Amino acid sequence: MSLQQTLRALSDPVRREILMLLKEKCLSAGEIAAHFPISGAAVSKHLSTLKEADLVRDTREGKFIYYELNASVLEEILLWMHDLKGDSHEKME
Amino acid sequence: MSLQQTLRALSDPVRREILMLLKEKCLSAGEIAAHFPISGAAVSKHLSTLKEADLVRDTREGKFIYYELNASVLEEILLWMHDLKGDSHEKME
DNA sequence: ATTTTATTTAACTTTTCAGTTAAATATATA
DNA sequence: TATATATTTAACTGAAAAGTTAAATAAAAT
Repeated sequence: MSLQQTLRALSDPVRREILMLLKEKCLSAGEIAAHFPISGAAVSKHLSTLKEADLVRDTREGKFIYYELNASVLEEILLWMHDLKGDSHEKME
Repeated sequence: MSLQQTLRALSDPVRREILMLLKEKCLSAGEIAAHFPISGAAVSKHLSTLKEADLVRDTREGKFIYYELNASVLEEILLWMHDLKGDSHEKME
């Protein structure tokens, strides 16, 4: 899952909002879709974009598919930003 | 300069590469353009996108326009990512 | 003043992307 | 087994984005 995929996934406001929804607890595709004024199919596509970027994981539970946040991928962005700023790998400041 | 603008600006590989070029020192539009296989006009548009996101600043010097990195905007992304991870404003770890 | 050099802006084309509706898939339930 | 529910996939549409070439702007040099 490349930096490219991650940043592209984050560049859409709906996808960012989805991640924020998942911050607290896992939600089914339907529950997520209910938060947006767009079709379920559109939300499903956003979810698959997030999944390809490994920003979310999904697990089927009967009829439902639950999505959970995987924030660990953000580390890659952090590293890239640090690199841009010129610091090598500092932990402090 | 919104988070939206910043993330959209960063979602393009050419624009990220431009920022990396500016990491060391300021460069003129022409010097930047020379690094890419696309037209100068295309690079110029990328530069204006970066400028609108306040990720770079430009200053004219005679015939040349020099671009410099402004990494401070990245702080906003950092805050957003921290928010997503659930921590409020921690400085350590 | 004219020409050359650096850069941007305009007009246009092509590709990418977010949305739509309808059909397909998967599971649960009557 | 048939039907209802949850979700995704397919086919398509419209808008945004990234590229092109050509014209415009700005400063420097002849």
